[in-house]
Formats: sequence, structure tokens, C-alpha cells
Amino acid sequence: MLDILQSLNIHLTESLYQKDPQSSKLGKKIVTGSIELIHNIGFDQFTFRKLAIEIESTEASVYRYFESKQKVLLYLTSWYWSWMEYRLAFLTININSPEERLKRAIQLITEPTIDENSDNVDLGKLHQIVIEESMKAYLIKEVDHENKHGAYFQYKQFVNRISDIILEIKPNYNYPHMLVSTVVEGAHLQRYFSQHLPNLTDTNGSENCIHDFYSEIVLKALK
Amino acid sequence: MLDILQSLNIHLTESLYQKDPQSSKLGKKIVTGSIELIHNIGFDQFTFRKLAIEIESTEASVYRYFESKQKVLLYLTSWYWSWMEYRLAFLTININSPEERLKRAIQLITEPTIDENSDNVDLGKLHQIVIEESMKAYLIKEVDHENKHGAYFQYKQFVNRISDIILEIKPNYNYPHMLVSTVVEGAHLQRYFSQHLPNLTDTNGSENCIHDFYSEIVLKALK
Amino acid sequence: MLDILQSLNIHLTESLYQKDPQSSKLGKKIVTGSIELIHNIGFDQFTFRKLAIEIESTEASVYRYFESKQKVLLYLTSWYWSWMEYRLAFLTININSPEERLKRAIQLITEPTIDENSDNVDLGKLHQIVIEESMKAYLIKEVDHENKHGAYFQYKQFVNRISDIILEIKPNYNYPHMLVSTVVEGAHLQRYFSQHLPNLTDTNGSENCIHDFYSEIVLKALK
Amino acid sequence: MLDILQSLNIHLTESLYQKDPQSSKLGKKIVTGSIELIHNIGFDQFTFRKLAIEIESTEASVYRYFESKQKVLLYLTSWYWSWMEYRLAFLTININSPEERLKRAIQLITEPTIDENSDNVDLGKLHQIVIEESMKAYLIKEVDHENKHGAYFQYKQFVNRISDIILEIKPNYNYPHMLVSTVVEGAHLQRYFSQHLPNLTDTNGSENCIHDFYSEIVLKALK
DNA sequence: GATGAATGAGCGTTCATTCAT
DNA sequence: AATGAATGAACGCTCATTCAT
Repeated sequence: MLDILQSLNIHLTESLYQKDPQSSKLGKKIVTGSIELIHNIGFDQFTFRKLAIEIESTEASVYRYFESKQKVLLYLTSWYWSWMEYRLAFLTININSPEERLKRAIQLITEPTIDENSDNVDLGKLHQIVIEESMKAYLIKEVDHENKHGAYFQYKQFVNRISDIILEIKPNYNYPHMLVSTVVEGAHLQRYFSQHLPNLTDTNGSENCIHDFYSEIVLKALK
Repeated sequence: MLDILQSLNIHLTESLYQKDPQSSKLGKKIVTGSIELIHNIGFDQFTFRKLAIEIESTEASVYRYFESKQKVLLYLTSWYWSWMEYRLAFLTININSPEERLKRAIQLITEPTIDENSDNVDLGKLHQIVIEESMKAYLIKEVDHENKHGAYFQYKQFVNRISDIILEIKPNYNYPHMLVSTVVEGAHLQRYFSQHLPNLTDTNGSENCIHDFYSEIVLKALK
Repeated sequence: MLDILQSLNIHLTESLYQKDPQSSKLGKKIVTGSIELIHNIGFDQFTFRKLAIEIESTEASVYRYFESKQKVLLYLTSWYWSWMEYRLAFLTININSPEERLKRAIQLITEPTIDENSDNVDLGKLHQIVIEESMKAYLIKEVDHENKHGAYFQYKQFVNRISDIILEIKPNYNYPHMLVSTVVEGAHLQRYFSQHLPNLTDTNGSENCIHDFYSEIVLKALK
Repeated sequence: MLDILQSLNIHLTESLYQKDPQSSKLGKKIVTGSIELIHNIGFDQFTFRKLAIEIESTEASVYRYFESKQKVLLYLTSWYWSWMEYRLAFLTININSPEERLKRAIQLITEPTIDENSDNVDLGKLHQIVIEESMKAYLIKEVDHENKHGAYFQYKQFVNRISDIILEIKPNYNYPHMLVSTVVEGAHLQRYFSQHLPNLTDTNGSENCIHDFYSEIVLKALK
């Protein structure tokens, strides 16, 4: 599985980087170091200087790979959604029932923690970054420009895949994308709230109910 | 209505500011100038230097009122939720039916644009800021510290008020806060997606369906 | 004794202050607060803002009394030397032998710690300030200007008084002032070195030998 | 001689700088520019901004070499003492008589002006800086921290060298370090007093007597 | 006389970025 | 291709100081 995942990276839009970070040892260190550092200090405090120190290289070298820290975040989130799409494909292959496929998709979206590593990428930390920081990848003034260059392609495709399952179940449903993006972003936020602003949730520390809550929402929406 | 709104500001936690911006002409200019500037250039580009130029004052003067730009954002969002809570109270007073009250609450949350002014505060722009930037007020490493000092009190209270209505309708419902916060944050995101990442929505430019979508979600959840 | 000391303050040159700090309650708080604060954080970190907070007043109020933090230091050191001069007079009055008077003077200069209070002024802390910071009162580019306005009068007078005793003992001695100022500044420095840079001293923590060392220097110089 | 001096710089503790100023042209300009500027406006008025303008570079570049202006002062004084130690070694080599060696050492310490240049460093100005500002390098709250990191090593070693000569002459003398540091600091102060506060000296403008005064002190102390 | 409000100026620092090697 | 050196620009912050009350 991991071997295939690595090949996924190749598909990330070239506009996300100056030089493919998968193409060299240093590039890979930039990616793993970024995940480590953003996870530790947050995207706001993250800078190329700190990254250069972390990976024992220089700022100039990082610039060879990424034009800005924004692009790094876009790269990481795109990588995440690429990998999620693969996992979805893997989980739904050869399953005929769209209901079952949707169920597995929701399971995937709302699963509490990821405990895998791929190509030295700590996926648990990447998941956490997506939860805490991924919105900052599109809540920016340059969103339209980035979008035009395909920066959010992977995310939109992931949402699309599940929307398609929904339309299989209920072809005349009007809001398949809204339903999926609501569940995806909601699941991230609820997990974050559960940890930091529990008054906005009803998890009582048990994050399993996030899955139950969104499962129910989706099922009732399609009834 | 506006007179009462102004008195609402007094209730914002003192931890949000160094000196109450409502207490002086300069303080008010800082607030209105911040709204104007954040709306124009985005919170990421917003700095006290630019704000000082905008309002024809100095950074040092701004620091008298706010410790950091983060606190300004917290102040603005708290002000927004305070004002939303008041509007909610106003809209639901003397309405017996909890269903009707909930309906109006959802209407309030999902209404497309706000076209009012209060005390020189351009509420349309503030609404836009809440949509585009408010998540950056809590998706920060200092979230727990800020929360401990009451920075998110107004937001949590607004969510609570509506959760209470939900519990009136369906007392044994397990996820009232999650439902409300999902709708609130979802409504913001869908509006943003509708404008910038339409593939993640099904609005086709018509933002009315955001209301329809979340109405249906809530109604079905409480059936 | 203390009553008389308070009257000494009156003699401090008016050029040291804008308004006599002894003339009001606030003025006295500024003096005692400055001693407290400089002792705690050092003269370099000392600012009128911090002082104003310490004494629960405002910067503008402090400016009524002192033109700058430099002047505060000059005031405190002048006050110190004024008080030392008084103590010297007190200790040598009615003593005929100039040798005995000199002995007592050296004792006074080299005594390890001062454990008295006068008019709420913590003299131990003031002594420490003189040791650690008083050189910064004259090692400045404005030294000549300050000197012209009498800022160092008290210090010079104290040195003079002892020089006079020396000349009584050995009228043809060529370097009475150099001897005294060497002992005074040396005693301060050695005390400081003893606490922070012991390799520059031979005190082994016991500061009594500072007295022995300088006593011997002086006695041999006058032989 | 100068060639050897340049190699001395290498021995300055790395904790004094971020990047060795001897290692590049810019680094050397920072050192010479600092001497020029501190000499002109004093250490208190000296800032990295003014230095950057002086040497036609930028603050950011200066920061590559020195963490703070304090460190620059520590660097300059350490350089000075390193160079003084070398001169001492040079002056006393092959001299058997410790009395003669001591005599030369005192000559070195109390000599009126230095009129040499080494590696574009104006040693006369550096000497003046040491006289006027070097105490500010250790009369700081961070003295213990700096000392722990070896900031005063060169000074202490210079004092030590001469203390050793003293002990050769009078092995049971109790205060060799105190005697040396008193003479060193005293010589600086008396020179300063002679120029700015003559009432504290007996030089009448002729600074030669500083040497005579301290010579006598030392000779009598060791009798 | 004392204070609260406001400001001009400048400092220390960091960042993003470029250039030469 | 990767790095080391250097820089322009701006940020966050604090200080000393003034003015109006």
C-alpha cells in the first residue's frame, strides 16, 4: 500500500512547488521537517528560517522547493487528500452497495486518529495539521488565484468522489457537495472543539460520537 | 435597537482589551478602522502599522487599546456574537413555540447578508470578516489560554442559547451543541465556498440554498 | 540623626530636579520607588513607565519631578554622598587626631553593608545602587555639562573632606584626591567583584578584607 | 607583531558572537565601525541601526555577527585585553627580574595613550572606549550569566598574569588580584576624572602622575 | 498639581528573498 | 544543486515626551 501511496505524490500539481520535493533527499526532509515543525509550533509561527534550522539546511535551499510557506501548507494538505482518496478507493473497491461505500467513506472521514506512517511521513501529525491548519490554506485573499492553479484540486476531488456515491443512492438529491464538505470540515472542527472548546460540542471527551453524529446527519439527509 | 446594542459592548471581557475601545473616540476609530482594513486586506496582512496609517494615528496609540492584532480579532468576533445574541433575543421574544424560535434562529444564522450599521460599525463587513477570518481567532496555539480568559465566551453563549431551544423541542437529543456549531460554522464555510470554491457546494451562485440545506439538516435531526 | 539627614536633602542642587521631591508625598514616593525599582531591575532596565506603575502614578507625574532617569540616578547618588558626608562629620566631630579621623573615614567607606533606614529610604538598597550603578552617572557623554551644573558636587565634596584630613597628616602629599577617589571607587568595585567576578579579588567571599586592603594602601601611601 | 595579534582574535570565546567577525570583510567593518561609533557617540547612544548606517550595511547583517550591542562591547573589551596580554608577554619576555617585569606591566597599564593601529583597528579609540565604557560590560544584571559563558575571561587572565608576577616578588602577599584590579580600574578612572572631573584627581592636566601614583601604591604594597 | 490620553520616534528583531559561489 | 552571505523591508513594541483637562 505504501509503495502505491508514494506514487500518488507524483500527481500533485506542479504549481504547488518549484521543484518536486519527492525528487531528492533534501526535498523529502523539507516535507517531513515541515510536518514536524508545523505540528509543534503551529503554522502561524512556522517560518522557513525555523524549518532550515530544524532540518539542518538553509533558507535558500528550502526556496528551491517551495515558493512560500503557504505553498508548503497547500502541498501538505493536497498530499493528505490525495492519500485519503487512495484510502477511500482501497476501502470501497469491489463493494457494490453504494450505502456500504458511503458508510465506509464516513467512517474514514470521522475516524479519530491515524496511526500509520508512509515514507517517513508521520500521518498522525499530518492529520492533526489538517484539522488545525488546513482552513488557513484557503481562507486567504489569494484563494481565487490559488484555486485557478489547481491548489485545491485534491480536496475537491475527494469531496466529489463521495458526492458521487451520494448521487448513486439518491440521484435527485440537491446538495451532495454541501453535505460532504459540511461533514468533512465539521468533523475536523468538532474534533478540535472537543479538545479545546468542549462547550461547543457534546463529546464529553469521547470523540467517537463525532462519527455517530455525522452518520446520522447523512443518513437522514438521504432518506 | 441600536442604543441597546451599544450597551452590549460593555459586557465584553476586559481580557480582550487593554483599554475599553468604546470609552473614547480614538478607541471607536480603532474598531471601525480595523473592520475596514481587515475586510480590505485580510487578517493575515493586517498590522497595527497599517491600521495606524488608516486611522491617521500611531501604533503606540493602538497599543493602548489592544495588546495584539489577535486581540482585535477576538474583540470583533466577540462583538459580533454579542450582537447576534441580541438579535436572537429580539427575534424570539414572546414567541412561545420553540419550533418557531429555532426556525428564526436558523434564519438568523444563514441569512445571506447583513445590511445594517450600528454605531458606525459596518455590520456587513463585520459579517464578512467573521466568515473569512473568525476561525483564525481560535485555530491558534494559544487557544486554551485565551479560552481560560473568556475570549470565546460570546460565541459559546450564542451556541448555547440555540442548543437550549433544541433541547426544548427534543429534550433527549444528544448533540445539540454539535448540531448548532456545525450549522453556524458550516453556514460560514458554505458561503465562502460558494464565492470562492463552488465545486465544494451546490449553490450555483444562489446562496439561498444554504438556508434550505441547513434547515433540512436540523429539522431531520430533531425528528 | 535621621531628622538632620532629612534636612540635608534640601541642599541638593536644584539642577538635579524639576521640583523638589522632598516637597510632596508623591515626590517621596518617586524617590523610594526608584530605589526599590533600580535595585530590583537595574538602572539600564529602569524606565519612568515602570516606575509609574510601581508607585501607582503616571509617567507625566514623574516628569514633574525629574527631567530624565539620568537625573534620578544623579539625585540618588548625590543624596547618598550627602548622607555619607553627614555620617563622616558625625563620626569625626571632636576627634583631634587626623589619623583617627582618617581611620574612621576609611571604615565608613569600606564598611560592608548599611543597615539603616532614613525617611523610608532603604539605605542598604541605595548603597547597592551606588555600588552597581553610580559610575553610570558620570560615564556619560554629558558629563561635562552635568558637572558644570553641579551634579557631582556632593561626591566631590565628600572626597575633598577626606583629602583635607590626608593633607593634615601629610601636607606635602601630592595625590590626596587620587588616593581617596581610588579607595572609594575601588571599594565599590571590589565589593562588586567579590560578588560577581571573584577571580578579580582575593576576598574568598569574606568582604572584610576589602577594608584591610585599602587601609593598608592608605597608611603606606602616607608614610 | 600585528600578524600575531590577528591570530589572537581567534581565541575569543564563541559565546561573544554569532559569527566570527574576523572571518569576513563585513565582520571586520562591523568591528572597526563599532569602535568608531562608540568612540564618537558613546555606548549608550550606540545602536545597531546607527552602526548599520555608519558602515553602509543593514541591521540584519549586523545581527548575523552579534546578538546585541552588549555583546559587541564584550567583544571589543575582550579583544582589548587579549591584545594587552600579548603586549605584556612581549614586554616581559626574557626579563628575569620580576620587579622589572612588574614595572613594565604598570607602565603598560598606566601609559597615557596608545598610538598604534592593528588590522585597521584604531587602538587609541579602543583604549578610550575601554576607559569610558568597559565597566558597562560587567555592571549589568546579566553579569553572572555572561561570566559563566566566559565573557570576562580575557580581562581576568590579564589580571592574573600580573598577579602572578606580584606573587613571585612577594609570595605571601594576600591581595595580588585586588591590587592589580584596583590599579587597572583606577588608572582608567583617574584618566577619565583627569579629563572630566579634575577635582577628583591631582593631575592638573598632566596625566603622567597617574603612573607615578599607582607605581608608588604598588611598590609600597609589596614592601 | 496631578493625571489621563495621545503621540513621534526609534529600537530590536525577524522575515522573505536574492546573489555569488 | 545546494549553500553561505547579505540585504531590504517591515513588524512588534517601548520609550520619552507633550498636551489638555
